[in-house]
Amino acid sequence: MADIASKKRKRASKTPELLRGFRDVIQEEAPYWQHVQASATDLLLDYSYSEIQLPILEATSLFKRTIGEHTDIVSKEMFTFEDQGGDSITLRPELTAGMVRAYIEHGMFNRPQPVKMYSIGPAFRYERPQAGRYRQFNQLSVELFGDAQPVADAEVIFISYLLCKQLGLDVTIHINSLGSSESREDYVQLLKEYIKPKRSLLCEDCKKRITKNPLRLLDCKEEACRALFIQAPLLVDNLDDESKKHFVAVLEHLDESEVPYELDPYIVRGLDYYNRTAFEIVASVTNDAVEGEEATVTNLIVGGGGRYDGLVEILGGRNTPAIGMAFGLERLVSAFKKTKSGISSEKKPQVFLAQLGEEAAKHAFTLFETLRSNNIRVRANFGKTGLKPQLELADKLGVVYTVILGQKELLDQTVIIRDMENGIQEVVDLTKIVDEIKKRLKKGR
RNA sequence: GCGGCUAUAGUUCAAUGGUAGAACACUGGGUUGUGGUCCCAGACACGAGGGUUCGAUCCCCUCUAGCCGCCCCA
Repeated sequence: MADIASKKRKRASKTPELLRGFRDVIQEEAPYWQHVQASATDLLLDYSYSEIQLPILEATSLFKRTIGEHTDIVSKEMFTFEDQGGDSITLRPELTAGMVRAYIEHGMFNRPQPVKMYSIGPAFRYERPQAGRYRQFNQLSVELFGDAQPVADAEVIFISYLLCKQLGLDVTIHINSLGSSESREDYVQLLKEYIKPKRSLLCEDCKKRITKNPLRLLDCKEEACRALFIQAPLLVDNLDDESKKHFVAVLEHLDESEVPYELDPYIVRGLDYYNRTAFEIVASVTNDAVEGEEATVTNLIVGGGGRYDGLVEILGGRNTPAIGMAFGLERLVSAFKKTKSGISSEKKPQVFLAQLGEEAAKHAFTLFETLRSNNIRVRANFGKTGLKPQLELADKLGVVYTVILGQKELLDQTVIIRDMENGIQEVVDLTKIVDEIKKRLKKGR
C-alpha cells in the first residue's frame, strides 16, 4: 500500500531535470576541477597575469560588434532576451568581448602596458550538445593587451602549452596566420577565382560557403571537395609582408622554447575579430580500451585563440594590439582525467575521530577542532553512534589513525589512538593528543 | 539546424507481449565500545505521452534526453 502511494506521489511531482546541454559537477568530479583551476591560476599568476571577474550578462550589442553579426555564434547560438527594462541582454558566449569592454571601461590603456589578465567562468551557446560540448561551459580566458610584437603571441601560446603539459596532457599547437584584413580580402578574391570554374563539382555546403564564408571552403571534409582544394592557393602563401614577418618570428619563438606545433593552413576560426596569428590547442586523448577493441586515440581541441589587434578600437577604445586565448575547461578536465597523472594525495585525510556515548559526542566538536586547527587533516561523522560504522568509514577514507573518544576515556581525560594498518591501540592523554598524532604521522613517513 | 545509434535501480549490465534480475554501491543486522573478509536482510528502475493488443518495459508513432557524424567551436 505504501509503495503504491509513494509511486503515485512520485509520478504526480516529477523531479525537474537538467536543461539540455547543462550539467552538474558532482562530488567525484569536483577535485579534478579544483586541480585544473589551481594549476592554471598558479601558473598564470607566476607569469604576471592577474585575475579579472566579469559579469555573465552583457549588452547584446557587445557581442554583435566584436564577434561579428554574421558568425554562427551571434546569428544563432546566443541566449539573448529582454530584461524588465526592455534592454536586449545576452548570456556571454565567450569571455574575450567582456575583457575588452573592461579594458576600455576602466581605462586600462593608462596602466603600464602590456596589461595581462585572465578570467574564469561560464559561457553559453545554444548548440547541439555532444561529448565535450555543452550549452553552458566554462572558459579560462587569457588576454594580453598592448603589445604588438611576435613575442606576445609566443608568450600566450607558450603559457597555454605549459599549462597543458603541467596537467600531463599530450598536446600540439595547430597554428596559422590570417594576415591583415586587407590581405585576407585579397586572398578571398584569389580563392574565388580559383574555384569558379570548378563550382559545379562542389558539395552543397561548399556552394553556400563561396558567398557566406569562403575561407571555410578549405576545411570541407568531403573527399571530392578536398581533392579540388589540394591545389588551391593558401592563405599563408598570400600574406602581406608585415604579417609574414610577424608569423615567422612567432614560429621562431616557438622553436626556441620547444613548443610542439604544426602549421595548419586551414585554421580559420569562427570569430571575426582575429587577425594574424590564429591557433588551436589539440590534445591527444587515449580512450579506455573497450572489451575486444584496442584503446583509441582521439584529438580534442581544448583551447584556441589568436591576435585581435582591431578589437579595442571597434569598441571605441584607442588602437591597442592584443592577443588572447581561451581554454574549454570541460575539455581540459576531461582530457586531464584520462591522463595517468591523477591528483596528488596531499589532501587525503590522516585521522578519523570516532566518538562513543552522549557525553563524548558532545565533546567531539571541540576535539575535532583542536586537531583541525593544528593542521591535522581529520574527518568524523558526528551523527553515527556505533563504533563499528565509524571504523568502517575511517577505513573507507583511508586514514592512518583513528582517535577514539568514549565515555570511559572522557572520564579519564584520555583518548585511544588506533593504528588502522595493524590495529594496535594506545591510550594517550587528551592534552597530548596533537603532539602524539603529529609524532606518529612524522614517523610513518 | 540536418543525419545515424541509444534510453531498464546511484553505477555497469540482464531478461520478458502477462509489470523485472544480477554485480558493485547504499542502509541495517550477525548481542552489549572496534574497520578491511564473510553471511543475512532492506530500500531503489522499465525517460514522457499516445497507439496496436484482453494485456506492453518489450511492437508502432511522437516528444524528450544522451552519444556519434555534419555544421561550428571551447
